[in-house]
Amino acid sequence: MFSFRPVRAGNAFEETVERLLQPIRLGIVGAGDRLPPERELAEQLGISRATLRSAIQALADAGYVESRRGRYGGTFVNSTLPSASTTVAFDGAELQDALNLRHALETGAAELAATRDLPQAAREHLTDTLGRASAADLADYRRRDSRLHLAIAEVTDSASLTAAVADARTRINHFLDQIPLLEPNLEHSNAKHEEVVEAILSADPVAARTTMAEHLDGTASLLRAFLS
Amino acid sequence: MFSFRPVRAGNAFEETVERLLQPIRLGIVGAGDRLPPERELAEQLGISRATLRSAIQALADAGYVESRRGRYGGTFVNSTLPSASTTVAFDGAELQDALNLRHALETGAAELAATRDLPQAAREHLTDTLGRASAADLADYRRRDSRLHLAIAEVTDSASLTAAVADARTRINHFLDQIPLLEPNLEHSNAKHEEVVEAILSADPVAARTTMAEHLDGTASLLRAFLS
DNA sequence: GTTCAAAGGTCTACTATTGGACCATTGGGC
DNA sequence: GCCCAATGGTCCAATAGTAGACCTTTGAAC
Repeated sequence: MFSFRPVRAGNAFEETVERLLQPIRLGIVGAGDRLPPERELAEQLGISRATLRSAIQALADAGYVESRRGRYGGTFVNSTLPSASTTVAFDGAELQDALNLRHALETGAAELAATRDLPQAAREHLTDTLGRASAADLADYRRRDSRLHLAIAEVTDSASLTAAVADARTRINHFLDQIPLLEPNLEHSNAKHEEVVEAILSADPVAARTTMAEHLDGTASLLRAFLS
Repeated sequence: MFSFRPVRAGNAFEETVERLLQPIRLGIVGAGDRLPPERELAEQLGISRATLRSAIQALADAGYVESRRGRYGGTFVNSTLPSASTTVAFDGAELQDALNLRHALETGAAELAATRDLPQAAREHLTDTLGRASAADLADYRRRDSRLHLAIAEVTDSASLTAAVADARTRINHFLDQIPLLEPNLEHSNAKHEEVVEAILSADPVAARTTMAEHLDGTASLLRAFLS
């Protein structure tokens, strides 16, 4: 009749760890960046400071962050991040599901971004992030790529669409982490990225959508090829 | 830098109430339908039976459901549902955000549904649900309309896309509940519904997407007109 | 070099949630 | 008419999470 999804994906601690990890994995916060003060962050996340602290402690143990006391102290992202993820059992249906959701959200975001009359700051944000992605070497590529895809969602100025894109991307990244990154793919991606951003900046929703769709289909094929 | 969304939307009790209400509001369960047994439902929802029972009790107090003991007992949806929602403070940005997300998800779902080679059961599910929506009177319309939109997502056979569409729809329904339902709108919706389903059944992704987009834009205009 | 505001670190009492055992009711099947 | 399996109803001990007060460290400003 109706599948009742779980109310909670895990306990508060686990969910908090995931939430904190997201901007690190998506390349939104980089080496040396400081997280908001614990009291503030706990409030944003809607959890108690105690729970937040356990989560931060776990991230510190895993080598993602380091905390320093005192005024001008805080919790800082480490420069050398632990390499991700032990290989997980592969689930074809789960991959296809993640790809489907991602396709809907990201083509939708690209189209919407191209229909808006973007403020100068948004245009610069896009070209900046595009530039950084093109200039990335293999080690940095995945994070900067994520960052660019997220930037496209951000300029739609639609909070929940952006959040959904971030979540979908996080899910896809689990799969991407398990396949090799090759130079030719990277160049091809860069070309597509440029095309998409150009379409958005020149307010061409159809081109933005179709180019993004092509780009995503490319990645989807790669993933299916490597993981099937 | 990054907006950390809340880890929890409320306490387990509140979230459970919302979760249980969703299929009732979306017209997925109707008068007389029985919810799964508490032990099973608690497991599906990932919460303890005690918490589930508080939520069920709250729904019973509000008149949504009734529980009966004994074998062949259970918790049943009442035939006369309480009328929804005290008017809430209106937030234009929140409405636009909900509309944006919905647009991306539902046009994406329609397109994807039309690219799949649908099994007979799915085709029947669509035509059935379409028929019920067309036949609905004003009192039933919103629920059957929701049901149809959800059915389109369901035939994509993509669990998380379907879940996201259900959530987005639930959000939109909060707004729809605050505007009048008029006969002409209803007829126009029915026409669009038929067109969308036809496009999906004849495997025409472009038509499915664009027709769905037109339909959603119509509803969006109505909402903005009434609520601005 | 003293001060002090802002940050992380610790503790405690309270509440929510869990998990599991056990009780009570019901109606269909024998 | 009795049995009994399936269902909701109750209770309790253990754990997770919250709210808030208080302690400690730090470095910039004076």
